[in-house]
Amino acid sequence: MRRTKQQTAETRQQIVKSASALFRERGVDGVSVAEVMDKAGLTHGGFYKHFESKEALLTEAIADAFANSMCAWEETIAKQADGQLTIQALINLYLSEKHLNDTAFGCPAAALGTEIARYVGGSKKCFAAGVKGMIGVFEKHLECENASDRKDLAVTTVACLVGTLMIARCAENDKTAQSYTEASNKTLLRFLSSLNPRVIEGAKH
Amino acid sequence: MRRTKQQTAETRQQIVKSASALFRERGVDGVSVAEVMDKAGLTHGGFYKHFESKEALLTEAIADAFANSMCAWEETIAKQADGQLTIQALINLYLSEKHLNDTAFGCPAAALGTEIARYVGGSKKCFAAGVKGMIGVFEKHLECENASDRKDLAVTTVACLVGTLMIARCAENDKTAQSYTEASNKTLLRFLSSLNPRVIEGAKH
DNA sequence: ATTATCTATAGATCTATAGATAATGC
DNA sequence: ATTATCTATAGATCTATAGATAATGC
Repeated sequence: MRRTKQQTAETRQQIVKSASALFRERGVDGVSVAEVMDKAGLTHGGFYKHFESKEALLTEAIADAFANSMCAWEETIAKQADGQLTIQALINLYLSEKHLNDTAFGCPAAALGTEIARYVGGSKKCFAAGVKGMIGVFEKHLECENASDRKDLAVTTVACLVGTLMIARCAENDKTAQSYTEASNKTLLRFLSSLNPRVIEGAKH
Repeated sequence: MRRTKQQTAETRQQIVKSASALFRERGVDGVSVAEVMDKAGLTHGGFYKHFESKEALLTEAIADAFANSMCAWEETIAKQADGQLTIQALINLYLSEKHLNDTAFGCPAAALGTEIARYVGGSKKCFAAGVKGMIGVFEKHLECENASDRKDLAVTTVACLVGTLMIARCAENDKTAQSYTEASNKTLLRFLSSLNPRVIEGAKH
C-alpha cells in the first residue's frame, strides 16, 4: 500500500490539519494519536512513519494553526481600503460570535494557552513564536506616539483579546459569553480611539 | 483505621487543597487521583469515600482556588488606606513576578482556563462563577461615569489580566514573560488613569 | 454496626513498536 | 529494494470498584 511521494506529502499534511483542529477543539491530552489518524482516514499504526512522537505532531499542528490565524488576519487587513480601520476590523474579527463558537479553527492561543504554558521544548517555542506574531501584527497597525508605547499597547491588546475569548468560552451560558466579548470589544475600541481618534471616526461611516 | 468525624473532615479538606494546587500546576488531565491522594498522604483507593468522581473533586478544587485568590485580593484591598490605589494594587499583585511563577497557588482562571472551556457541568459552572467574582471586585472598585461602562471595563480588565498571565507563561523565556506582564501593567494603569486621574496621581507618592 | 482507609485489581485507554503487506521507484 | 500503511500487541497508566481491616460511635 505504498503511495507516491506526493500522496505521502498530502497524507502528512492531512494528519497535521486533523491534529490542528482536534487539539484546539478537545485539548492535547483529550485527543489520541489514533483519533487524529482516524480523522485523517488512516489507521494509527502508520503515524510513526510520519512523525517521531505525538509531541512532534503537536509542534507542527500549532505552527499550522497560527499560520492559518495569521492568514485570516491578513485577509481582513487587506480588505480595509484606507488602513484607518485595520485595528478595529481585527478586533471585530477576533471577538466575533463565529470565532467564539469555532474553537477548532480559531486562535490557538485562546484554545490551548493554559495547557501549552506547562510544556517545554518545541511545541512551547512554536506557540511562543505564534503569540509574538500576533503581537507583531498589532504593533505594525497601531498608531501611537512612540515605539515602546506601541509595543506595550500591542502586547496588552493581544492579551486582552486572548483572555476575553478564553473567559467567554468558560462562561455558563452563551448570553454571558457574548456579553464578555462585546464588553471587551467596546472597551478596547474606546481606549484605542482615545489614542487615535480616527478609529472611532471610521466606525461612524 | 476509621477516623473521628473531625479527622475525616480534615482529610477531605487536605484532598481538596492537594488537588487545587496539583490541578493548577499540571492541569486536570496531568494529575491522577492517585497523585492527589499521595500528596494528601493517603492511598488512592480511599478517594471514593470522599468524592463521587474526579470531576466532583475538580469542582471543589476550583471553588477552593478561586476562594483563596479572592482572599488574597481582599487582603490587598484592605491594606490600601484611602481606597484610591485599590485598582492599581490589584493589578500589581496580579501581574507580579511572584504570581507569574506560582501557578500552583495563583489564579485558577490563568492556570486552567482553556481546559475548563471544554468542560460541561459542575466544574465549569463553578469556574464561571469564580470569573464573575473577579469581575465583580473590579466593578466595585473602578471609578467610572456610568454603571454599564464600569461593568464593561471590569470585564476587559479581568480578561486582560488573565490573558497577560497566560501568554507570559507561554513565553519562550523569563525575560519575555516579564516584558509581557510589565507591558500590560503599564498600559492598563495608563488607560484606567485616563478615566480616573487619581490612579496615576497616587502612583507618584 | 458503621465507616475511613488500605490492598488489589478489573476494565479501559493510550503511546509506541513489531512485523506483514502491497505498491512505488531505482 | 524501499517504504507507506495496516494489523496486532506490549507495556504503561488511569478511573473506579471490591473486599479486608481496624477504629469510632451508637
